[in-house]
Amino acid sequence: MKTPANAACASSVTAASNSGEGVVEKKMINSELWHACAGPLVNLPAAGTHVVYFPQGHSEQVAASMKKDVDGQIPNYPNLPSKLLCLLHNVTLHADPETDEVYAQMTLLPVLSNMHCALRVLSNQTKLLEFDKDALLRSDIGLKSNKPQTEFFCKTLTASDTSTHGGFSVPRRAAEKIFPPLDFSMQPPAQELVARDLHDNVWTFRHIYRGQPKRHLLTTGWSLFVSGKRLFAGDSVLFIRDEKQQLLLGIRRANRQPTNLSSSVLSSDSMHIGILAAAAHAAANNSPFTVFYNPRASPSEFVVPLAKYYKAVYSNQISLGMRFRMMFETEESGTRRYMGTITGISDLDPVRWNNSQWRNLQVGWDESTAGERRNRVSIWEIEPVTAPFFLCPPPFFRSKHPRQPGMPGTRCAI
Amino acid sequence: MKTPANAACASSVTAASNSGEGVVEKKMINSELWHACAGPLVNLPAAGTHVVYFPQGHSEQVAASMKKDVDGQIPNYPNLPSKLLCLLHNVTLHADPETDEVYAQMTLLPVLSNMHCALRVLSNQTKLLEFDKDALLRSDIGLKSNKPQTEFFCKTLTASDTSTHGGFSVPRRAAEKIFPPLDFSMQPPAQELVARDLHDNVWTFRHIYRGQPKRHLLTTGWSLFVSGKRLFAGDSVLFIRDEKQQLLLGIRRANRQPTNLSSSVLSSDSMHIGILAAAAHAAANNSPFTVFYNPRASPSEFVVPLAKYYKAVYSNQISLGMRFRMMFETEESGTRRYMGTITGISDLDPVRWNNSQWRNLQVGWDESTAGERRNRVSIWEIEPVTAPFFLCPPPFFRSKHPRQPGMPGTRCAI
DNA sequence: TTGTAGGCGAGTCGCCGACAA
DNA sequence: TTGTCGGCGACTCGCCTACAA
Repeated sequence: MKTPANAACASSVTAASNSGEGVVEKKMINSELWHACAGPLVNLPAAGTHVVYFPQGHSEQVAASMKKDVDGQIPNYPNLPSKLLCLLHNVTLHADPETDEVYAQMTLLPVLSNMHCALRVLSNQTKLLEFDKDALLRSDIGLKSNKPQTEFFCKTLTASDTSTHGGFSVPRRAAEKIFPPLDFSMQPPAQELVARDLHDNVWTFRHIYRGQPKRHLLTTGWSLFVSGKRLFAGDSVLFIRDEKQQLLLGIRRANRQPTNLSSSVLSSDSMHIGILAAAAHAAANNSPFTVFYNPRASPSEFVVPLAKYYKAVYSNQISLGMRFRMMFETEESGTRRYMGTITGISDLDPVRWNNSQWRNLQVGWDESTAGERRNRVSIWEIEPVTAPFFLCPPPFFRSKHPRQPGMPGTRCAI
Repeated sequence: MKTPANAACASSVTAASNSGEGVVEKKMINSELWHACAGPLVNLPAAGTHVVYFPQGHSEQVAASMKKDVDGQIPNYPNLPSKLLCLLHNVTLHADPETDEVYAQMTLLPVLSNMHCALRVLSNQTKLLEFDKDALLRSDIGLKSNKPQTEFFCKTLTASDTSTHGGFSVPRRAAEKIFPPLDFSMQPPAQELVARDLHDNVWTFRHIYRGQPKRHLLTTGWSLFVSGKRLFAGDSVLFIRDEKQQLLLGIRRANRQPTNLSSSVLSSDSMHIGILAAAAHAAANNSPFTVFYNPRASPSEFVVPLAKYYKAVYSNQISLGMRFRMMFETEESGTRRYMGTITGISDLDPVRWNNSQWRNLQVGWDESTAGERRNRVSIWEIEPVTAPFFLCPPPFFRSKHPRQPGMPGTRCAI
């Protein structure tokens, strides 16, 4: 196998019994690192739980990663409802070996043949079938529950960081929080850092504390990392330290146009039809089907935990003019809430996906300056601000975990 | 847009009215260059003609480009026959902007609702529906007909060609045939070459004739090309000169494992189902559908000109033990024929694709040394050697164009 | 606290024949 | 005829500090 010359990059997982060429080695992706790369808002449902699958949202993700709108030629699948109640049989984390893009593979098993009706019944609270309604309401929605908020930092690369002229300037706090402490009796203090990426490749850097004024720098090894990962100014790099005190690092690319070309393999239409047909076939036969969820390709969370969906539909009384808050990701991988108002309730695609609830809320945002926020959201994405009773934030959505310091979220404006 | 530093690469097609970001600029791919990159055996059917589409072969191509076998979970589409007679509405040439992989986009319009029956009738010669049987038989199969065999050369890159230590050693014949003549009064004779690739990017090279003994070399600019295209020893580069005396260049990568990762967008199953469902939907509605044909990803020519198909089925009396010849591509982009024997006739997949004719001939080859030739072919791929009448080659398949010099094909062994 | 730039050394790139296959 | 190598410039890479934002 040919690889570009890259001396500092070596796989630490050596296939003990590499029996044949066709065998794709199964690597276990580090979950913490995967989530760090995916961002603070991404929360995968757990295997073994029930989820609601939205083919419409799935189709949206494919359209986004191909940068091509559905052109309306996609046929209807009369037997495919707009949502499918499924048992999430399996979740596997992946990362593209070329781009390091993170994605998850989920195996879904439809549990009822006519889910559209079932879910309507469910949302009307008349009957919950085999599910325990109270249990669903009691259950933790699990915001951040599987992210023990390990030591973590993320920096957007500057022009200097990515130029061939020098190394990487480490933010002071980051170096002190994440890196092993330097021996300050040395002149200058320096050490060798060893970090692994999502593919378990090892990258080594010289970490040195020098300059006037003093600062932390990564020098030797850094440029190999930049060229190896094809990083540019605006992309981000992140370091975390896992429970074994091992250093892990990942990247997040700036929003560039979908790299996924126009796909020379399959036509856009075939892809969209494939999604629908695969789901329809699985639903008709009660057989499992597989989807890929690509959290950074589009904000299309098309596999929603049943508890989250049900709580939102059960609890939130939606009305025109209603105020709500919603989480967004900040530049430096934090979260903050923005306030908005519901300006309309309508199907996104009334013809093909009637009454689907997928992004059926039209919204306006208080701070228009930030500009590019979505003008359509789904009910389970928002936290209603119930007027006139002032709940901030609603106890329902209060996370069990301490709020990020410095986050302006605790101040609520009406 | 970010691009790796690559000074010698610049697009010459400037969008005259680049109205907006989402607009994908339509570039006209040079047909000669595309065919040179695709190889001597690739011959696309012409737009406006009738073709036979094999969903089974299409599925095979997808499996090959994903390096994953169909796992048998793909449902049957009872309404989708194993072959579909279509009008080829449109053919567009493309090249992957990242890898330069060539592929063709075809829009197919099914012309009969129950093609399986129709084609069976057709092959039984009882009725030809609206087609003129004699016209089909008379028509030129068109081997190489759209390739006016322009000045062309192709070289597999050596370790020296791709190392950073030096430039590119140009085969003497190639330089004399393709490049503009040097001014040999100079000491040493040298010139600047300008060549365009499939994307109309301009590459410039210093072409110099020096050394002892004298030889043609490309020096300055060459290493940028190698790194820009990510070429390695074993890959090939080819130059052609078009009718306007302009120099064009392309690449052909060595057979490496399918770069198309495991596709983080769509599951393998969804892709296969998508192919079938798209074709089935198009056939049921008499609406067009789109396929991508990727000639170098797999030898799966799943869109066959009707005339070619019909001639093969009508003319070739297939029997066990029958001798035949078949064209293969040689290392240096030439062609040669290999002899073989039919050892079996059976469906490749009797369950899902019964009686499909797709690669239903099991074959053995005379020269087993070359090893990795396919053990299953379709009837329209072979030239029968009718015994005891010795035809060499059968006049039926004799190309109108002069055979390549130095090709050993005219000598026939029984 | 940290982004950028000038200064410079060491190392690679890349142009040149020689030589042999 | 052409693939590889030793020789050797020249130039980029990359480590350092200075200086400002």
